Amino acid sequence: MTQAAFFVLTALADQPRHGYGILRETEELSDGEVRLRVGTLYGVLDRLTVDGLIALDREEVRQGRLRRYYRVTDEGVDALVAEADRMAAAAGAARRRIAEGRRAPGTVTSPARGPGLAGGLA
Amino acid sequence: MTQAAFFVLTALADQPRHGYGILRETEELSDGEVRLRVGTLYGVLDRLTVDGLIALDREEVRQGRLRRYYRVTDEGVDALVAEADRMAAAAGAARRRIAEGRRAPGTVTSPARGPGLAGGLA
DNA sequence: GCAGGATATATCGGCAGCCGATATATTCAG
DNA sequence: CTGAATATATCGGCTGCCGATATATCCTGC
Repeated sequence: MTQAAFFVLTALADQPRHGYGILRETEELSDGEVRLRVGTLYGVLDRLTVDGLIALDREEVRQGRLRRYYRVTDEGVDALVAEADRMAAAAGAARRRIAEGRRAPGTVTSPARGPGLAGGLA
Repeated sequence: MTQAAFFVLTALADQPRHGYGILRETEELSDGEVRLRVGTLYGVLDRLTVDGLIALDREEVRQGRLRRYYRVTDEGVDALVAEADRMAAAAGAARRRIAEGRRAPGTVTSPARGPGLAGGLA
């Protein structure tokens, strides 16, 4: 799963939203760090729909503008959970390896015991 | 950062390795889930080198075969830490939102806006 | 001796997918 | 009336992953 698809699924995880709302919600929930582009969104929406991970929920007309709401399917929730698990596992593995590398920088590994700071695992 | 670049950095985080070793190490540390492709590796290695996140460590000839070892730079470690943080935060955000969606499935969400998820990405 | 697999490097073309630019249309603020 | 926000959608370009391919050595099995 691509990062863009992951964030779209995350934005839809709690409730149905329309395209533009997904854009704003993604930026908000990531505290401004992640900004989905308009040019990216509709391609992702199409692909996720074809894959059955999201579905068209309803269409509304608010103040003369069309809003097309999407929702995650059960399959989409499963896929998002699995992806979140993979990401958390990968992040944890990276952190552990960094800790291992810092234990003996530029030297052959030694049994030198650290100051009990090891953990740090998410 | 792409996923492939992330895994290459992770594989190099504890000690210098050569290309083929990175391939095997990535598969091993991910418990067989992630398998970097040969065709992907050298492009990633070139890009990471240009970006200054890894550097050529040394070259060895073992049993008639050349081994080109790479190591992460300080900048590469920083980038990997930052990426691991982003991934862990994104995974956490996804899990929280899934929990919120399941709290009231198929129902209109409560107006409770606010610090609930303000934590967002770390 | 030789075929096949593991080790080890590298390149290339095809294809998927992200992004910036662009288009269209309405509402509201200045 | 101009610009920004809201809201949809498309398209060309570029980046980057992947499968296939090439080259070369060593070891195992037959």
